[in-house]
Amino acid sequence: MHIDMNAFFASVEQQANPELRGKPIAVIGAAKRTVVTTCSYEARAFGVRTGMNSWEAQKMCPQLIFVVGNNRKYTWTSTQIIGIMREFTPQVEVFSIDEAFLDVTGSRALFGPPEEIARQIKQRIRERFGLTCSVGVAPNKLLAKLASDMQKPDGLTVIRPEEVATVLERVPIKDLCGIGPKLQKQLTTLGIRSCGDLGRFPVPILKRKFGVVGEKLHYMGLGEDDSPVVPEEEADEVKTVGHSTTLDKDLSDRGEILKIMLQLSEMVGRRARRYGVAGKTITVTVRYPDFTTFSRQESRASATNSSEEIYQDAVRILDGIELEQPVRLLGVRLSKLSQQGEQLSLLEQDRKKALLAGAMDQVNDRFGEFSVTFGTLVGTASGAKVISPAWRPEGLRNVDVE
DNA sequence: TCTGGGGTCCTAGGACCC
DNA sequence: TCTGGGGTCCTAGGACCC
Repeated sequence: MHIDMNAFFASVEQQANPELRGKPIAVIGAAKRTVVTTCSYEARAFGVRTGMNSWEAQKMCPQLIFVVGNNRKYTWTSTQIIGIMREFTPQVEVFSIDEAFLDVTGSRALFGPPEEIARQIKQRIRERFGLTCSVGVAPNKLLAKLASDMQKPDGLTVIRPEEVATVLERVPIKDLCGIGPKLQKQLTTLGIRSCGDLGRFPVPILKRKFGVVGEKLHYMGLGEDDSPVVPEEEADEVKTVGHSTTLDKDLSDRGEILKIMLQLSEMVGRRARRYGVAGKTITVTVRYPDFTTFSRQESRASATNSSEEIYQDAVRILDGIELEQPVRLLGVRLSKLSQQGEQLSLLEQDRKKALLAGAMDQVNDRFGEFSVTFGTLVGTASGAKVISPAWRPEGLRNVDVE
């Protein structure tokens, strides 16, 4: 079963404020250069879409109401909704803040057939939060996700095993999760338009053209998918931790750029410490005003999650880059992560640093991001960032929502 | 008055080792 | 007296997801 909340952020806002109900609204970020994160169905009727910048959206729909997103509200609601799902099965894979897969194979004896379970979940979510969702029920995740997309909003679509081939025959390949614009274009060139076409297409040619993805594409075309529903306890550890930000204005001044770098390094370090991980590779991402985007990374001898060390490395990487244009976006990412623990140095200096970082983290957890920070960052407005539905609840806890 | 931010996975080329 | 072949790791970029 795949459950997809309908226009999640926008619907939460409309529930919280009755004035917004039945009206075209768009949830955006607080930053200057922001985009539409989610919009209500009323706004979609005007052509407003996720990813549009505010004036584009306003042009499509002059009476559009902009609402600055409130991360805490969405995280809280999401956690509650996941709780409802867990009343029916522990096998819940949280795919994003507004989507989840459920394996209800073992729940039938207790709760009845999957459609019945879907109805009950929908009803509870509606009763408790006034929110609707679209549910897909199918033999596997690929098809359940496809099915949940077929009826919006407030849908319930079942694809039974015996219907798979018939249903897929006419489904365009771009509707499959995993086939984006580029793959769609390349496949179309081969004369492949529907999943039916894809399933019939000679596998050797797919393999030659797309490598390992080719074989997977074949099975996707047939509607076959054996990937399991993975509940959080069984999920892999996080592999990278990063933050990036589009600056209010393009920057050329090294000092100003470094200030942002320190801020990003601190956010990355904090999150790594919270996760209990440390990383060996630091990556700096730069975007120019013309949208050229590139990254440079360096690996260090020992893993770190110290904001200062991340910052020092990031600065060294940045100094190795000959900037050709002002900077539009900056990013800092930590990867090659390992679970922190015994490998932590016990040298007195490091211990002191770790204690200080821990104390700062506690204050910031309690009073909000950057309540306590490095001297150079005092007075730097952090500003609420746009938040994406893709942010998982555990990641969302780390976002400043003041 | 242009175009967010968080991830995962895959590929390709080069360094390095045996 | 003219250049193997296997492997791993690292870096950079890109597709894709929300």
